[in-house]
Parts: sequence; structure tokens; C-alpha cells
Amino acid sequence: MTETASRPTLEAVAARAGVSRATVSRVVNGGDGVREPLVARVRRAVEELGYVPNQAARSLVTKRHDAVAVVIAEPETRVFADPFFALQLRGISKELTAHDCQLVLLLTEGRDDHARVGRYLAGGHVDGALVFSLHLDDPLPGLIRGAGVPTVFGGRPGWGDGTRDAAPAVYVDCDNRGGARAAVRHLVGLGRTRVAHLTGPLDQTSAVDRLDGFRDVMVDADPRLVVQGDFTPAGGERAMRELLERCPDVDAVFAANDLSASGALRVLREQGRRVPEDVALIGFDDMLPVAEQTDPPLTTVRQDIEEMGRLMARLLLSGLDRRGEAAGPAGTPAGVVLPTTLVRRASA
Amino acid sequence: MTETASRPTLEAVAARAGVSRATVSRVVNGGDGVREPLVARVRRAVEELGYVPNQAARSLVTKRHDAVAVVIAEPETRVFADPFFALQLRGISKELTAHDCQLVLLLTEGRDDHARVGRYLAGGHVDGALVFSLHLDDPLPGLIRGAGVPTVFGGRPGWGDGTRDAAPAVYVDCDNRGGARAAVRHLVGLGRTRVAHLTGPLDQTSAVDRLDGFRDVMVDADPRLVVQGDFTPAGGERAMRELLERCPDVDAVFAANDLSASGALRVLREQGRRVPEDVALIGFDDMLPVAEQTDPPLTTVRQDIEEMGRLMARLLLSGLDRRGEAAGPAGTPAGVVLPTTLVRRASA
DNA sequence: GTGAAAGCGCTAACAT
DNA sequence: ATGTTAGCGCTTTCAC
Repeated sequence: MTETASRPTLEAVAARAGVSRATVSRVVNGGDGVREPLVARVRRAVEELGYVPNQAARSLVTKRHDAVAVVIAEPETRVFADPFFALQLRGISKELTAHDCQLVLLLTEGRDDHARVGRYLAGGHVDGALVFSLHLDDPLPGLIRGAGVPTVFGGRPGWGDGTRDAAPAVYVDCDNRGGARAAVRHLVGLGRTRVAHLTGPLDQTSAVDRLDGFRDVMVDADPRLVVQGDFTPAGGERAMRELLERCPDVDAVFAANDLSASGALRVLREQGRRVPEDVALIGFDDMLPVAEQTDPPLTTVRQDIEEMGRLMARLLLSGLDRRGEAAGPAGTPAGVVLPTTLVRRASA
Repeated sequence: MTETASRPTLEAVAARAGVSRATVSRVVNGGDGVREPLVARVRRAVEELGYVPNQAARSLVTKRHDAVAVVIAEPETRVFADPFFALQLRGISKELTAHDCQLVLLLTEGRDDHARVGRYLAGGHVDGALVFSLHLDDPLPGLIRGAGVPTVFGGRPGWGDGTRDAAPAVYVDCDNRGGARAAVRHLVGLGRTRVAHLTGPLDQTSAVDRLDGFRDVMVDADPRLVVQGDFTPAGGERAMRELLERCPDVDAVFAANDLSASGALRVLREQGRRVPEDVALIGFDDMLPVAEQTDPPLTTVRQDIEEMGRLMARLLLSGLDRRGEAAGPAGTPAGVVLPTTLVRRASA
């Protein structure tokens, strides 16, 4: 534990420099409109006293915080196990840094956490929030709305089409459904007839949309060919085992993401099925450290995750800049959907 | 982007409830010393208005924030790839939650980030900081000292023995050196004579301490048997390749952590060396998802990472509670070092 | 038990 | 160009 000396105030600096508080404030905030000799005097006083502005006091009057919260509604274990978040965070981080804005990461595991995060957001610690990985029954959107903090969502929020409210939710997503369609069409194009789908957790729109894309192509697929997973390798293993038991004749699998595809791949190999000869396999995300390292490397649907993060941050910041301007419905787009592309590797 | 309605203030609640601001404040902060009927009236007004206290205003007077920062001095990509951080964060998170304290995660990648984090800490956004993964040349400790924020470090800080300052740094660490000794002794006990060490990044004390432990046992080891890694699987692969080239007769490897051990294992198998028959291998950390999943499972040195996190948080919070009391040198221990244990699995 | 009033440290009009 | 002043929204003596 380090000492906590009570910090010097503007007042102290002003006294030391022999000027008014207002002048010190001006210098500290850029020094425009203050003559050079004074600027120097103040700067020296600041230096000598080790003055750092008290943000609470500053925010109280400016109502700005130069910080935005990133809220991830997943347990740490998942957040840290899934490169998806790392990539998105990296995009966000770059964009925020460029705007000299601090990223504050809030992880929410249980219901208590939700309440605390709600208080944090409503308490005016941040100028805005970027929210990820919402689940269908998540109380977070309500809390956020209540908090009145400008928010951009990562992934289409699950509560209807966003038109329920006066201001539709702003979100960034990739074309999950279209990407899924492309993947399944590719499998069909390969001549596969027993095409299965290992889904993600169906309380998330990304998983639902990918399932819908699968169904768009496999209009009357044997329902046993759809097995629920959870975006994790372990879930992929479990789902694949179940699938092989239910439908030993399966000849193609579209997994909802690369992580579950990697799990499925392990099971396939373990049970002596060759990929892609016996069973063709496609993932989703194009998470390089996963998709390229598997054996065989994964054919997958690519989305630019880092770019999504960057875009979310940009949307939020530009929205913040435009505060107070007439926010016509034409102002901010409700949702930005980025394209996906099929990346062919060896697994399908 | 959601609407930003200007939030109701204490004043508004007071007006609505027909009481004074002071009374509302009392109710909001627990309601002691306010008679029941008033409490109810105020509560209802709070409810109706959706009032949430403005933290900036509150902090300005109380000087408390009910939030602590966790600073990790690593790029996101590493933070999110290494389960170590997830575990530690989980321990911290649990402890903080129990004290109704918000965890604010700050990741610092480059030098600009350092400055911003320094400003954030000094700006009085948090009551304290937990700092990890410091590197030898890190400017962070200086910034933190300057910020005057109570801090507990994860891992022994690298700047001397901590006695350079009036208040020695508080930290939590595991017995890296002792654990390393145990691992190497075990290898020697197995009859191995060409025992190598794949180090971690030597600008971190944990890596240095493990190397020292290795040297404690292998007093005059062939210097070529020590190869530098970086705690990552890729680094482990690289180091292992180099090692096999330099010393093809190596018969045991102590890797600085499980992640690099897993990389080393891949290379060993790829080059046709059987583990443990030809080369015995030991890791460090006992990171379950890694150590148990490898083939063969890793013998490793266990440290209770989650407990370390919990302990760090507890130390910080108890220090915060004791503010102002005479902080005698006997008050807070400078460093807490947790024991390690050797976990035998199949790799050695 | 409750209210009135004084600030916490800062910025932003408004004077000068 | 610089100083003066009035709050930002809250907690906390201090009277009543």
C-alpha cells in the first residue's frame, strides 16, 4: 500500500503562482488566452506541487468523463477463453485511445453484478457504454436505458427489432445469417446431403441468426441434424458426440463458431472420421489462432471482429460529439451490419 | 445510442417528497435516523423519479469511489490468451464484489497508455489499484507512486527489494524460486542429467525467480541448456526448437509455465521424442485447461492463482479501511508469498 | 429527527 | 488577458 497524501488543489497552485484559480484552470486545460510568462509560472507551480486535477470535481461541472465503459455480459472464464473478445476489445481500444478516452472494462457474471454495473453506468462515471454478448433474458438493456447512458451494442440486441423504443438501439453486427447461408451452400455444393449444424447458445442473437441461415438453405432438414452447442470447444465436443450418435450418416457439419468446430474436429478424429473426406466441417469467425492451427485447417466464415470493435467505438464517440443536436431518425443508423466472406481451407 | 435525459437530482427528490435534501441524502445512504413514514415517502419519490446519485458529486465530498482499478501491463492479445489473468481476475472480482466495490479494468499496451492510466489513477476515479505483470523497465510504478493511490502488486515488483521507499510496496506472489527448485529436483531425482530450462520473459521477476530456482539446483549447468521463452506456447515452441538444436542430448525440460510447456511438447512430439521416456517435461502454474489437456498431461508446479487474486483484493481493501490510522512498519506486510506444490502427472 | 447552510475542487460566464 | 463569482450535486456539521 502506498501513502495517500492529500493532493494539492487548483487553489494551492494559484496561490503558489500568484494568479487566480481561473488562470490556473485555463493553463491546465491547454493554456489558450494566457500570456506566456504566466503560463510558465503556473506550469512550474503545477510541477512543484505535483498537481493533478480532481476528475470528480471537473466532471461535476463539465459532465464529461473522457471514459467509456465496455460491458461484457459473460463470466471472466469465457471472456478470457474466447479470442473473440480480445479482438473486439483491441479494435475498441485503438479507437478510444485515438480520442484520448479511457476504456473501463466491466465484467458481469451474475445478477448482483448487473445491479452494480447499472449503478456504475447511471452514476455518471462514463460518457457512454459499449455492450456485448447480451443474452435474451438479460436485464442489462433495461438497466442501461434507465442509466440514460449513450450506448452502442455489439451484436444485434435480442429484444425485438429495436423499434420498440423512441430511439432504436444502435448496434454493430456481422451478417450472421448470410454468412451461415454461404457456409451451408458451400457444403451442399460439395455434394453433401446430410448437413448438420452445431448451434451456439440460442439465447444470443448471433447463434439464432446463424441457425436461421442454416435453415434458409436446409429448408426441411432432419431436426436431429441440429444440435445445440455453446460456442466453446467443450460444447462443440459434446454436441458432435451427440450428433454422431443420433445421425451416424452425417457427412457435413456447420459449426456456429471456430471454437466449437475445433471441439467437433477432435471428436471426429477420435471416432475415426476423416475430415473432410468423411465429414466436411465449416466454422465461423475465422479466428486465426484457432482456424489456422487445427488439423486440417478450418474452412470458415470470416468476419472482421477488430473492425467491428473499432466501428462500435467510432459510432459511440461520434454520437457523443453530436449531443444536443437534433437527433432526427435519419441521424444515426440503428444497426450497422458488416459483410462476411467464406474462407476456404482444408476442412471443407 | 440511447437518449440522454438529464438525470434528476437530490433536490428534485426532496421537492417531490416534501422534505429537505439532507433527509433524502440520509435515506439514500441507508436511512438511519430518519423516521419510517419519511423514509417511505422519500423511497417512493426516488422510485418515481428514477433517481440515481451522481457519483462525481458524492466522491467530491466523501473522497470515496467504491471502485478499484486493476491494471494489467500487457497487450490485450496476451491478457486474453493467458488463463492466468482470468483466474486472478476471478479471485479479485469475487472479493471486490463481496465488498460492493466495482472492478475497473485498465489494460496498458504502449507508452501513451501508461500516461493515460497514470492520469486516470491520479485523477481520483478509484480508491486503489491492483497492478499486475509489471516489467522491469515499466514506468507504471513511478506513475502510481505519483498518483498517490493505494496499490497492491501482483508478483514481486522488480525495483529492488521494495525498501527503497518509506513505504515498501505491498505485493502478493507465489514461491516461484522454491517451486522451480522442487521441479528441477524432481527431474534430477528421476535420474535425468541433461536438465534444461525454458525461461519466461526475463524482464519479469516471476521468470527471473524461476530461473534462479533452476540454478539453485543445477549449480553449474551447461549455459546452453537455458533458453529464453516468453510464457507463450509459440515462445515455448521456438525455445524448444533452439534447445534441441543446441543440445540434442537433453533428457529433461523445466518450462517456466504450462503454456510454454505445451508449446515445447508439440515440438518434442513433432521431432519424435517421447515424453517422458526420452525427455521429461515439467511446467509451472497448473493451469488446468492446459496442464490436464495435453498429451501426456503435464507434471507441473501448482500455485493458487485465484487465491492470489483474492488475497490482493483483501489486502487492498483492508488497507483502505485502515486509512489514517498510524501505519507502523509492522502494520502491513510488504509481501505475501504463497506456497507452491509439485503436481505429478504423466510428463515427468 | 429534521432542516439550513457550508463547502468538496473545479469550470465557465461575466466583469474588469 | 486576467480575476471574480456562481454554481455543478452531494454530504455533513450544526442548529432547531
